[in-house]
Amino acid sequence: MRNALTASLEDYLEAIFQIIEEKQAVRAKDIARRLGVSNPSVTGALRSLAEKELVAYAPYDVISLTPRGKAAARDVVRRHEVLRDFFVNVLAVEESAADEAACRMEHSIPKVILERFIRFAEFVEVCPRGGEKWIRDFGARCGQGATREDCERCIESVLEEVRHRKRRESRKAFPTAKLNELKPGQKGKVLKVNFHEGGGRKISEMGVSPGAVVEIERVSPMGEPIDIKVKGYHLSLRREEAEEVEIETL
Amino acid sequence: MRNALTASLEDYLEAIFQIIEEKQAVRAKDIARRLGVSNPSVTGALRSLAEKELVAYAPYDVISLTPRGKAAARDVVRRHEVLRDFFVNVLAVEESAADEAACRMEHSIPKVILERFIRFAEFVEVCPRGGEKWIRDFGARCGQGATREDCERCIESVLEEVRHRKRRESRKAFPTAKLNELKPGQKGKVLKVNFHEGGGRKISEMGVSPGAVVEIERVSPMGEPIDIKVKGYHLSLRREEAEEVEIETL
DNA sequence: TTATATTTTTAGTCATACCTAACATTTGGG
DNA sequence: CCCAAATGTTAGGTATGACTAAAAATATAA
Repeated sequence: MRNALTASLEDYLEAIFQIIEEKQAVRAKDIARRLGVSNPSVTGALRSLAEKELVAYAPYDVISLTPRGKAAARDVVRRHEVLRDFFVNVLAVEESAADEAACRMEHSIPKVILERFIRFAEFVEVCPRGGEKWIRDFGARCGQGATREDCERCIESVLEEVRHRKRRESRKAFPTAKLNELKPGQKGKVLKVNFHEGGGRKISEMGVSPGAVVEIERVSPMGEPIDIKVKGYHLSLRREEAEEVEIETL
Repeated sequence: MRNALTASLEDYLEAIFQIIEEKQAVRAKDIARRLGVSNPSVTGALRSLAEKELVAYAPYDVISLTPRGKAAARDVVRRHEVLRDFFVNVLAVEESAADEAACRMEHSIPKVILERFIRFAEFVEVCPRGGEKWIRDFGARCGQGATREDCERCIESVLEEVRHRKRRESRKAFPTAKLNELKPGQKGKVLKVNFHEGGGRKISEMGVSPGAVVEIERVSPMGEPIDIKVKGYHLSLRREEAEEVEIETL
């Protein structure tokens, strides 16, 4: 496959992508500083990447990502974020340690495993037996083994949760909403995506499909676009699209 | 740190370790075949490893691991196994895919994350809200998102489990046993380690401490030694030692 | 025990990916 | 508009880790 990127080149790609997001122009120096390498190393890497048509580059010229390069970079970033989120949200690892680990592991994780990490994190959030509280439980005592009391406390909390859910269900099935009605930071599970005019099709392909867990990241002042995260991807939706997505809030 | 082993050298070390376990003598050819490299590459790697005093090696001589080399190899193997077990037991990944992924990721996983994987797998097994059934639930529908019915079924099963546990508890707290009374394949949680004559100390250091989950791998015909797995380590205990470990069976 | 086959090593290449030192280009202040 | 300072590139070196081809050592079979 032509896509035989080395770990090193992936790092360069990721750095370029992130610098573009932060400022406008990408300078070799910025890349060098971010990756902790010398300037000539950057030049060399840029040449390799240009050869593979992932960056547009000519000596002394501005640096930019080609469409293919941007896609490859996004893929690296996604791997990084999925790993980091899993470590933080599921394994209760401290933020900076999680980020560092993700940095090291992002190059070697196969697709199958990555998708499973995402699925599992969703499962934990969505399943009545999991949930945030459960993970916090894990976090609280991940230093030492569980004691008898922990177990009892745990059972109590499940019972309580189940009762709570039963009550909610008897009243009004699930609290549902349209995706565009959620506030930043809120999470929800996709129940249904109505698509009439070709638009719905696309967002399904990006991961917004029934069962998926979405998180609202940012809503622009005008209520559009709406930035969300789903399955490790960052998406930006028009209100028009968001209105067609039915959500069960978590 | 002097322990700056490259991924490649770790692979060689691991291969040597495994070949030693399988047959008596390690030959360069076996290593080459297992790793899919040429013979001269093996010679080169052996020289590197000998320089670092991890293998005892001289041209045309027999190959063996030094104590430090054996420890390093065991560490690599442990990382591999912890990853593979996590992928299979928690993420419900298919055996061979899990193994392949572990092979690739074993070199880049930091210690913190590794220990968390172990802890989390234990947590899932031990916690009343997790358990094998829960993981099977995840495995069964990891292809698609959870449906309403899944959730309801899930709640039922928690309730049932909780009732079951309550009943057990009211009768007789927990079913306990000595470690030496368990059969191969059985798992349990360590409740207590009694140590009088210096022996108990050592096994605690190896990971057999309250809260840890142990699994019996093999019991020799004479009832001794008892091979167990705990926290990703493989240990071999004398009956004398196993008798001092109190277990809650799972 | 000698001849052949197998295994292992040496020698020499190549590619990646880093480095330092020196040269080239661009940019901004006077 | 010209000259430093900053930035970027080339040239040349090192280490790793793989390879092929050929030589050396060991093992095996007649």
